[in-house]
Amino acid sequence: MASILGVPRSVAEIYALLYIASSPLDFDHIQGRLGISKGSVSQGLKFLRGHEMILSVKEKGARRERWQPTPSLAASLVALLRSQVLPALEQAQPGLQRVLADAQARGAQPEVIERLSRLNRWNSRALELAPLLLPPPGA
Amino acid sequence: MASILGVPRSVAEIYALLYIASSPLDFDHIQGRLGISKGSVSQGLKFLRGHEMILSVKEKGARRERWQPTPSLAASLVALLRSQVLPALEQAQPGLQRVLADAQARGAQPEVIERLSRLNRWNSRALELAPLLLPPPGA
DNA sequence: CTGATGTTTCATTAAATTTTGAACCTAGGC
DNA sequence: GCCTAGGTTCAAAATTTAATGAAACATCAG
Repeated sequence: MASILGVPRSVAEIYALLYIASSPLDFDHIQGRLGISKGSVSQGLKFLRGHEMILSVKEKGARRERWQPTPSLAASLVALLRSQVLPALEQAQPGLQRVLADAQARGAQPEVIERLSRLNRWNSRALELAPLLLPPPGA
Repeated sequence: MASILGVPRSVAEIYALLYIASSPLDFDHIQGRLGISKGSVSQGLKFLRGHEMILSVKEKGARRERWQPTPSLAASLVALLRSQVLPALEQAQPGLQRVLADAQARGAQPEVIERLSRLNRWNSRALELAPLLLPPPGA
């Protein structure tokens, strides 16, 4: 499952552990349960925090932070995918346009030009739709 | 782009090359254009063939095979995703059920049980829907 | 059958990714 | 101000994944 979403095993394990847990878990508990290093736990929590997949619950008078999953798994996954797909689409845009222009310039077969145009339109549409479907933090 | 779909760079490059090309390309042409080894080209073509993303055009009296992309890019991508996601869902099923059963058995908090049930339902529904949305070869 | 072309296989090598752990911050109690 | 629990950073080590290329295989022309 982890690999499909493109996150390291350890990150997925941390999330799964928090998701399954009966209550928020602290740093040491996570490390102990998964048997991984402090560095990995820290980085994993950082990643999950960054993607708003977990929340910390600070208890009054306690030093430690305790972590639990954000309410909506669906929202978390969408945010995660968004963060991977969008940059790729943006990066692809100029290259696609160049290739299409080249093909037109050198008078390629109509079928090829049609193929490239369609791909271009897809990419553009996806970029337009993205913000609507997957609102960035604050919408 | 390649990494999102979980295919090696070389495979993606081969597909892109064929997609952009004005006509079907043969083995040597692909190797020469991308500057990769024979082994990589062979493996890449095997993968793309296996996922029905490319077709070979055999010319009469010619020994070499020449390759071109299958007509629908959309269908290709869907097939590719299907082949990655479905097995994962199937594999997840038993584990999910076990975790849920455990939680119920030990009388976990209702909130936790609700969370796990929902995940379970999602997984089941996804498995049911998959064959309808993404028909396997021959439908 | 034989030789040559075209392709596949797979053990080895190389590259990319992940994990580790020790050094380093930081905030709060004393 | 100083000490310590709690956490972060990041270079190096370990692991995983992909690419290479030599040897094996297949197919066809002669």
